[in-house]
Amino acid sequence: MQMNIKKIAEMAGVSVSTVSKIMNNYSDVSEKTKKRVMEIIEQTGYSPSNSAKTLATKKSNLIGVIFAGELNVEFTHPFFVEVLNSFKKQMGVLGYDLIFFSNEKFISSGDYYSRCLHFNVDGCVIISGQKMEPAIRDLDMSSIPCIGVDLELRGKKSGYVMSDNVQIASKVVEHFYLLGHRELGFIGSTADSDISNQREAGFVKAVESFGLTLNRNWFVHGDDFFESSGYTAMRRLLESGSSMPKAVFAASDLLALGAIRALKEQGLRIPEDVAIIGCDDIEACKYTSPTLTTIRQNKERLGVLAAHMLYDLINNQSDGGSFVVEPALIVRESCGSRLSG
Amino acid sequence: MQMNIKKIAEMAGVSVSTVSKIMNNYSDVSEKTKKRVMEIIEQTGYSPSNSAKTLATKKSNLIGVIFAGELNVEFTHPFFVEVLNSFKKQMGVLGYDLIFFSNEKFISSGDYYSRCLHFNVDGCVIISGQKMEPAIRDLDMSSIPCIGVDLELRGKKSGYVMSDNVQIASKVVEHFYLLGHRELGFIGSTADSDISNQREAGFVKAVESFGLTLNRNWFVHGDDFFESSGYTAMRRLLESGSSMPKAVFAASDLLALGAIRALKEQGLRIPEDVAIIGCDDIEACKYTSPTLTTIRQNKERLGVLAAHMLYDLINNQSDGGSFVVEPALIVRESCGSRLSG
DNA sequence: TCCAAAAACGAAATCGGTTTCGAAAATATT
DNA sequence: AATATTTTCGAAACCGATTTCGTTTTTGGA
Repeated sequence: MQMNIKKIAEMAGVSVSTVSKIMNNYSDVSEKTKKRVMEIIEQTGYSPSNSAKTLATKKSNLIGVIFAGELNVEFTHPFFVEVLNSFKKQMGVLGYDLIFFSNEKFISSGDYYSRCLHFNVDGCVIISGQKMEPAIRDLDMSSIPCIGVDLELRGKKSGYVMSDNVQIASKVVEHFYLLGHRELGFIGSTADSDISNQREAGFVKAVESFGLTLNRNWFVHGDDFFESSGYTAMRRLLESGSSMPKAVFAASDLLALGAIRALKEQGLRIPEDVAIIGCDDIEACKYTSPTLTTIRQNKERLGVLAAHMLYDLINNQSDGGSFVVEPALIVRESCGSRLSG
Repeated sequence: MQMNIKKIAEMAGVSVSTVSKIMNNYSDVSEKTKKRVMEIIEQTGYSPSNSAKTLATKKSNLIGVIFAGELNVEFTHPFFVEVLNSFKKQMGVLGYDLIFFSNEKFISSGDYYSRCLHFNVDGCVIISGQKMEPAIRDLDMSSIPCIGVDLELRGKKSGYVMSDNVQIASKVVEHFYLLGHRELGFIGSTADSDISNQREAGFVKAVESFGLTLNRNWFVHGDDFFESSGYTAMRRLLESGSSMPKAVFAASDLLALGAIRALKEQGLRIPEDVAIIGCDDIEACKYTSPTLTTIRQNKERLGVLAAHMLYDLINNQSDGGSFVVEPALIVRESCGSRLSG
């Protein structure tokens, strides 16, 4: 039977105040009555209504999860999904559950701030990788604690986590350089993506710092971070009539996979004709042919950091800030080796 | 500024009842005052508190999402993630948001029913692929509308969606047969998994119906549906000293991928030495080497069906039941062809 | 112009909790 | 035993909405 605090109080012969105090371990209730009431609570499996509790306390123990941007980066992108998985687990340990806002237009799409108020979330995490949009900025500037994943939030109750994209790019270029490659290309996502832009900028910087010459013809872009974008981008490069780079850095593993498909289709061999490095280190890297050399983002750590930062923000033990985590080169087959390449 | 119904009422010079009626389009309020109030609502961006609303109406517009079972089938399994993605999208269209219960032990783990009451969800979806456990049964037997994904819920307010696992197996066997294979093996998940068991049973039945002989040595099992399980299962078969099957059906694509890794490691060629068919048709099938022949489950349709069934259950327009969707053979490279094989 | 009927509005109870503050009970002090 | 102090408990206001039902206002008809 559906229980509520009043029924528990009646069954125990105490007032609702007393039951409430027991549930929230106040000190002004005797051990004797506490035990009696607890037994009844156990028997009945009573769990206080979160709505009522939220209404009274203004704390919901709920964290809002927002997939921002037009890109269909919902549960489909392996990188974000893994970060989210780690985040969820950690947030659970900290005592919070997650609520996912649906993005459907008819719900005054994009008005994230009012949706946070509507659900009274204690904080939220925004998953993006795209440029800032107005709806996000409103949230960022509000007093609701927010953590961006791959999104630079700078509000007074905000913070963010991401990998060091400049370092990602420089590790790539260094690896290519050591393997003897001098003609380097880049495949990025849309110009709306901060992440892609940062990797591109880092790539350019690294190429120059190694004294190599840049060939802008070897820079191509897709519409998102997915496989088909990598494919079409590479096709465009192939059909451009320009010469081909000997090594290509793709801003995501899926982009790399798509590029490889286009290359193979053209009869080119990986890594003999073109070497490829991806980014993220998603699971699939291990199963592809060739297996994909990539830069690993520490997804588990990103999720845990996001959770702890958010927790601290919610409990006023922090003023936000950011964590940038170290990437790591994972060498597999798609670049060959000095000897073979 | 944080708004509430009382402030809106004051600003508009009406009572809170009137504001509420407007928000819920009652007919007993004049056009004139409706317009005046609506303007203020728009200006202030007021959105009624879901907690208060839930408390008053007993409807939260929230759907609980439960990943059941010990297996770590959270956001990590590509198949479930894709079904979930489609489900979320459809549920959003129907006006619901999703809440994910954290599974952490300390929150009286597994007591899904009381957590549903706690959050006052209107319904929930249970994602599993494992055998029924007591905590799930409690929920199934309750009056809370539930839909199982790959989990046969039979309560009076429950239903489920899944693919036709017998048909999946028979399509596999038929394909193998037509390619000339007579010695067939199977890689499944743990014995706890209903799904795996159904595919195995269907496989056995199909093998027999084609008049082939069963070799139980060629049946191996992992602990879950993931890649590493497929790898260790296949290693066990390899090291068993028994002869090898010419063709293997794996109960998931990831299991198939793991098996292929073990096979390759042993110097065996796919499909020349061993043909493989997976199940699910996850994205990665397209990128592997060889690309993976598999049985496609219509994940988008499964998600949409689950959403609609749940919606009907919530609105008393249905008494549950089940939908079993048709699988489809997707031919890629991992089986070769009649001519080459 | 007057009255009946219909339309528009609002007071108040309610949902299930929390929290303050005063009263009652238990214990300690003299 | 009387009083002071400390513990324990509960009444009641409150959180922000919904909904019933009675009252007021408007409209329409004669």
